Amino acid sequence: MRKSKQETALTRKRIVQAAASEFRQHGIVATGLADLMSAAGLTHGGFYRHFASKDQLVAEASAAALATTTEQMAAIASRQPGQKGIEAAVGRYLSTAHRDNRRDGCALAALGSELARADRETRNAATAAFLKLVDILAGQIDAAKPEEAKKRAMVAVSTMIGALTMSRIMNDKRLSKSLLRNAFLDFASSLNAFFNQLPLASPDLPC
Amino acid sequence: MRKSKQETALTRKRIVQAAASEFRQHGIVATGLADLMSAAGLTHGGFYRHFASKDQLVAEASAAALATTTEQMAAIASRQPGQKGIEAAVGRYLSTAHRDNRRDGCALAALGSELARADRETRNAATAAFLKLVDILAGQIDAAKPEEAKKRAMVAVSTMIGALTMSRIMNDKRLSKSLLRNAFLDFASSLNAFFNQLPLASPDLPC
DNA sequence: TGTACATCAGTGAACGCGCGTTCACTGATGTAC
DNA sequence: TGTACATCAGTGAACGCGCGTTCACTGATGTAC
Repeated sequence: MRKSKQETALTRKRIVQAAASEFRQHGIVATGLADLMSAAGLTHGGFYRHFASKDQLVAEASAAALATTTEQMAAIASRQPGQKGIEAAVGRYLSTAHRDNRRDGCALAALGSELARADRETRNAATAAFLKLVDILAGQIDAAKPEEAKKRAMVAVSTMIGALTMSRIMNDKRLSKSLLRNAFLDFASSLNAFFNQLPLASPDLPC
Repeated sequence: MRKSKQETALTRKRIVQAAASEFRQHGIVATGLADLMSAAGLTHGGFYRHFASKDQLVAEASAAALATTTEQMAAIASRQPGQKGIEAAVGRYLSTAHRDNRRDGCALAALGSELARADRETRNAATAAFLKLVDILAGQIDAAKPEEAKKRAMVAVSTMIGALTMSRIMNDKRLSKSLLRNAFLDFASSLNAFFNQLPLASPDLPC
């Protein structure tokens, strides 16, 4: 039953993609290897021909899921120049369609609190994806101060992740939708001030 | 070995508090009943004298954890009037001390993505706590439009949850700290505009 | 108030089950001559 | 190019383990008279 090198590589990708979906749908700890191997059309015994451990798959699947999200966001943003493109990307992120499709959505929102307990490699992948999203937003603004734009974008991406997470917790669909809408409107209405003017004030610092 | 009613009630509270801490520290799915019963100084067999299922404990422990957070935030905010009190509460939430103390911190950040998969009662408790935090922020501002203040506060609390979650994912402590600081400064610098002026603009709506 | 009995909080063993991981086996693929 | 053999992807059974839950048992508490 040995498979060709080409087929083996495809099988491996299939497992990673299945894991990326299953983890986002059901959570990392709650998803068993047997579940996701059968989601990839295989039996669980073959898992260790491709990966050394579940943790290794978690890292690869998280990275793969996050790459999809950053690529989609970059594609949407680049479809229109400057502010319009950014609004389109953020609007997509904060949509009810994204909220209702955990399987294919942003892993930072779908797995956030579990990623905080994951191993070093997984957390590095998550951090890199966060910074990629920040650069997508900040990079499309010709701000006078790019450092300032980046700071603003870090906060904006945090808002997106927090709002999407909370919108999925809420049982009340109307409340959930209004949270997404408020987050988007807040972002859109302050976008100009966000990136073009206003230096950060410095009141009592935390930490 | 029967215990008095008073002692039984105390034991029950002890289990709920131990669960509230253990869940926030290690996650809901990853925490076993035997773990948290021994954290409460008991053996696992006695669990079902107090609760019908793990899910019931999850709901009660989540509500208890969230109540502690909302009470602390309300207390800090009310110590100083208006904007100053709110800044103190948000500064505390976005502190490295909070980031490094998952056990006693906000469950919306510690368990966010797991809460989105929890049962109805747990999610209702989480939603109520979110709205409580929103009211704490919005309620201490004498805005011309309280509805507008509430919308702004919903976004602010989402930012807090997202930023705290991301700060815990990051391996780089400097980056983690700067994210918390940026989120706080952004909030503080826009607090006036946030609650007192600016109606929401309406560009392309998401959803 | 004192006695007799029912209740039940907590213990520790046991239930079936699914977990991550290992392994003997199969047979097609890859490689060496 | 053809043959002989080593490799190894995938299967399915099995490993020990910890999970949530159940249960017989103990003995102090609560209750009824």
